[in-house]
Amino acid sequence: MSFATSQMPEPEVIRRDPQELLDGLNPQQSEAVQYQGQALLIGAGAGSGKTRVLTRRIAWALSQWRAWPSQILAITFTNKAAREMKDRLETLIGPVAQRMWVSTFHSACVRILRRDGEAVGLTRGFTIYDQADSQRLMRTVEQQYGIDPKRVKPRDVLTAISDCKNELKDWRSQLKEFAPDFRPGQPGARLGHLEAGEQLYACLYAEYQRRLQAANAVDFDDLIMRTVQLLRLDPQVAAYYHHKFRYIFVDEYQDTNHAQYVLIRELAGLDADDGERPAAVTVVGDSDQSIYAFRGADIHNILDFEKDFPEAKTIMLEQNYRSTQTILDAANAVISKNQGRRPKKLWTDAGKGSPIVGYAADNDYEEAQWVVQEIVRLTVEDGFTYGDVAIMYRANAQSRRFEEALINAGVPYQLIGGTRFYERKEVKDAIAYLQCIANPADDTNMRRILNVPKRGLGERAEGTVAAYAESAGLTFWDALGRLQEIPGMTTRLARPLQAFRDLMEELIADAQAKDSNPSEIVAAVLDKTGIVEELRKSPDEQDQGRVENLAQLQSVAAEYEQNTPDSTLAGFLENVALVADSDQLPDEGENNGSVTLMTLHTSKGLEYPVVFLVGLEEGTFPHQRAMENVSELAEERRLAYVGITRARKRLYVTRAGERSQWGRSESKTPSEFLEDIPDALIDWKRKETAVDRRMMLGDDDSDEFGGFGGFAGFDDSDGYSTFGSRGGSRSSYGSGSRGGSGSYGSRGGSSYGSSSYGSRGGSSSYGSRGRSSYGSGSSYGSGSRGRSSYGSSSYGSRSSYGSGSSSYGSRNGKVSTRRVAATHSASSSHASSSAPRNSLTPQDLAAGDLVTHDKYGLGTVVAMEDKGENSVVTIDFGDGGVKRLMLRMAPIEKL
DNA sequence: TTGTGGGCTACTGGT
DNA sequence: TAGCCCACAA
Repeated sequence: MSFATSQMPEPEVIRRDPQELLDGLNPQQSEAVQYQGQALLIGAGAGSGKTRVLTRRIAWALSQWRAWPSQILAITFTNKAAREMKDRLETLIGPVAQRMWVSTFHSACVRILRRDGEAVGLTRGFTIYDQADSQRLMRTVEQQYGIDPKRVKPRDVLTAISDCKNELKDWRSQLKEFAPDFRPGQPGARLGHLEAGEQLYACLYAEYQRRLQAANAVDFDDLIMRTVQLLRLDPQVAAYYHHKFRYIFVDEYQDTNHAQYVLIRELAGLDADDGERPAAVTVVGDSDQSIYAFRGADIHNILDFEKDFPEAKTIMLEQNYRSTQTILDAANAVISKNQGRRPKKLWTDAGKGSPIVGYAADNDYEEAQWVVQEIVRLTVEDGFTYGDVAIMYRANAQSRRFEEALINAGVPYQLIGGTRFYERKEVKDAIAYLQCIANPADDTNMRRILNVPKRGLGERAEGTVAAYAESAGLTFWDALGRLQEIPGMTTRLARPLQAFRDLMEELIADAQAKDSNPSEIVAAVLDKTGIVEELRKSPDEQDQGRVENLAQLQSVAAEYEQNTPDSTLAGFLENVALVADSDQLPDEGENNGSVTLMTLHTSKGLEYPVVFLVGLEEGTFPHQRAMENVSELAEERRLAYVGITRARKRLYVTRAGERSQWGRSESKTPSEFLEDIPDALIDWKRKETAVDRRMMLGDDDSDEFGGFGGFAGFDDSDGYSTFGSRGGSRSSYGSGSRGGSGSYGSRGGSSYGSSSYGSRGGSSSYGSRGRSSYGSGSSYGSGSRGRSSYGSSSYGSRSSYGSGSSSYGSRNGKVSTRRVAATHSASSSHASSSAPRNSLTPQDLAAGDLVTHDKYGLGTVVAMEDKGENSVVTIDFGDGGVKRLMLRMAPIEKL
């Protein structure tokens, strides 16, 4: 396209005093801001102030090198990061910051493809398929060729295709290599006889791509690959972007894949010979934080940066401004076990700080229970707020126990990730309508909504139309416009089909009239299609929550409309398609007073004063499927490193001796990462689990322990034995009583035996107070019962539970509604777990009363704060100090 | 065509 | 345990 129009001179000259931009930076940071050259790699360790350096560097380019804002392209990993960077830049340089491209890879590519995509066959309104859409399409493709989707899983095929795309291998080259005789788009062909493998995948890739093209749709990986293709194919377009972007910045460079790497090169014009000097490229990253290999990230991009980019310079930032030295020592200890990394050691001048706190629970319920109690204690006694705390786990499925425990304790929380708002069926249905309105060629979505709500159009109707469309080379939508030509069409089918077509035509016409008001289009869809009505009429209680979700979708659209000057339906859909989990997080400094729950992956780039790293067991973290493979295990280790370095002041590490999975309970041994942390750094509140002891004693029951280690002041006994043999081979238990998976010890640790399990201490220390003792989990009610009772409405991906009662929206429309009233029924099943340790009420105690505490001994009540369940009593224990204790939890008695 | 119930399989991670 | 798919009945 022409590039004369958008390269207008920019009136604002950005003036900034150099000193102002270097203020408060350490020498390495300062050098990184100022370095002027073709290519710069900033090796930014965790918490080393990288965003600060990056934004200052951009401001530096603008003010000192006279760059124009429109010449800047800054790529971040998430929309949230982009938004934050834009905000910070706006503070630094003012509103001209808006002219810069600051976005994710995917958003930038959408923008390029929307503008210039016609050269690769994409018209403006193209649809972006998410994973679910892609799977649906792949299923259709497989069925067409007589392949059983159970035998050849669409997900596996898509993974293979995704790998290809990340490597920039298009379907033609795959076909040529593995199935030269196959031609996509031959309805009669049969592939059912082929084994899953390269040949079959190549065929499916070709057909999948043909269908995407016909539907004017792309999947996530296409966004990158097709942009690269575009730049390679069309010299004019390429020249436009070479000319436009003079400064390219890439954050989280360690997580780029090959396609993204090439994209940067293409945009920078590194391999072009159009007479334009290549753009200056700055990348920021930390190879120790590379955690996305599973989706194609290639750590070599960052390791080989100096080879790849001529005259590249590397500046390392190793001073950490986030965490205490103890936390950094733990992080360094864990990551140093990885082979072949460039040695790097984070340091801080912030001092040692508190020890890391460890806790080994008997099972996942108790783990959650203990964590939540400790969180409450932190807020009551140590002055933290709920918003200071994050619980991080390896897999989303682990969140449930913590949700339950938090609800029982009445602690507000927000859950990031999990089932996303936009993946919920009803929301997806409504969006499918919108997609079809924007792009009627989108067969997958058109077929999805054909019978939503129910209009008597089943498989038969869909199949008849689809077969005709296929044979006539039409889209599904076009075929619906020629019902009378379709063979086998009966009036019985034709009538509802025609009604559907009429409905859609009405919606499309309507939408065209108000394209800049997506919220009105959403309203029309909800109203005219009858999806809301169907849900309203439903006797199923859950459906009422779904109605709320749809209402929420409408407010998301309204919000988008307000925040976007040139809002369009396509723009809204794009927003919806490209949101990331972490995009739901509140912005920096916006402490919203709830505990945050998320996966370790999502936590990247964030920090919290208090971090609980939970589920540190072999098979949980590191994940079972990563344990057999050296490189995957190395990635798990980096993930642990990421997790540890999120913590600013306090770090907790916990594990469970037993964990329920698939409704079964499995015993677990401590994670090797736990053992990598030097013992001296961890203050174990409880080190051994009942399972450990059962193993040790030879499986006879020993339920004398069970209690969790206490609340304010644990019996921090020295009597706990050390786990396994430190420093040497890890100990592992035999395959346990269940013998099932046989997974323990599979990596050659010595099997559990008396020798590797040193037991010197007494057994008496656990539960010595004997107040609360549990069996190993059996007394807890089933999780599902609890869940359904409070989950009557909806969970969003950012589900949130306030101490109040009702719902909660958010920037991206992740919603949830949870009700406190219902909560208590959930708690009843394991009420014992949060049962008070005494029967004292705020009225029982007054200043001056004498009490005894299990640990601190005799004390005098100083003050009583009546907050109902959460009442706090302040007691002076003389030499033991003055403590604020949670009344219901404190092991105290009135004298 | 829609609804129901039993059986199967899955829990990495996310743009 | 829980969601999904399929077979079967109305």
